[in-house]
Amino acid sequence: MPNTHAPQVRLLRINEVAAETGMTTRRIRYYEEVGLLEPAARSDGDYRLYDASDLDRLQFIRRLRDDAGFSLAQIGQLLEDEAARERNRERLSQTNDPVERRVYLLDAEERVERQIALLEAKASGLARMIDEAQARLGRIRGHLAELGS
Amino acid sequence: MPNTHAPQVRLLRINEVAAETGMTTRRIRYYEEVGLLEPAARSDGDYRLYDASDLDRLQFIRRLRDDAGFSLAQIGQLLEDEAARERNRERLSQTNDPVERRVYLLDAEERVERQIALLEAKASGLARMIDEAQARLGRIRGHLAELGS
DNA sequence: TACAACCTTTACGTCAACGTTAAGGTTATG
DNA sequence: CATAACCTTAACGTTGACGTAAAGGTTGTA
Repeated sequence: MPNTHAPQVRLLRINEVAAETGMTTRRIRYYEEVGLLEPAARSDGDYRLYDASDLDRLQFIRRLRDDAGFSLAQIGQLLEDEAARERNRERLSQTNDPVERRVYLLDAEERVERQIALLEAKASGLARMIDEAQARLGRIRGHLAELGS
Repeated sequence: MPNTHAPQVRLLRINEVAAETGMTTRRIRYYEEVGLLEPAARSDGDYRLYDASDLDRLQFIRRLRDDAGFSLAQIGQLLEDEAARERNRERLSQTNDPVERRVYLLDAEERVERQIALLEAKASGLARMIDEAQARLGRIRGHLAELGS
């Protein structure tokens, strides 16, 4: 019989999370303030405690912001309540009612499909800009060639 | 002998530019304030007057912001003094000193190459995110398949 | 030339996304 | 159990990217 009380995974305090992610503590708390990330737990003295999935989520948020250029509000839409759902989904994968599992999986599928659609829209806009820049580069090189080697 | 005094192209006032680009006049003036765009000319009464290349530049700025998610400061770096250089380059293409033309073309080439490099960095970040999302989608569909049809 | 419709600069307001104290409670170690 | 190092909430400050008036000059048409 496994231990059901003690936490078997190491939980990180906010400063450690900041060190790992390169974010500031203020920023991490702010993301919580606007509903992007709830810490996995709190200590007795109310310290925030984060698990590995929280770290993943933070990195994901960072890349949605930096690579894709989404606002925090948009990121909130993209992530929705994914964390809560994931926890639910874990619980439901313990229970083996296939009907319930199916409901949650279909929901997850839809959400990820929407994410991909949004990302691909961004990507195609970028691709068009790259094409145009390359066309300009081609014209410039054409003019250079006209001048002889 | 061509007319060298009168402007042969139609210049637009700021409100017309706003209508064409879907931006506000305030925003266009703000872009000037931060050095992103100087109007082609001013009227006697100091009205801003824009030409077609100004319109292009504004659309380009918009897409750097919306599609690529660059800040106005980054866009300033990307564009640098491209407008001034373009005007110089036009003058220099009237003069047919190949040495001077070569200098300006090489400079333009370098600038566009830098633009492309930056855009491609963004694009590859996005592509990686899309790949990851698709991997997640695959896993979800795998679980669904396990549940039977 | 009178007037509406447009323009100018100047300046203050706003919202997102944090940074920066301030005042005090918590944890781990000697 | 004392103390440094960490944490908490609360609140105000800042920067970028504009929005929104205010006070007055310019353009074009009747």
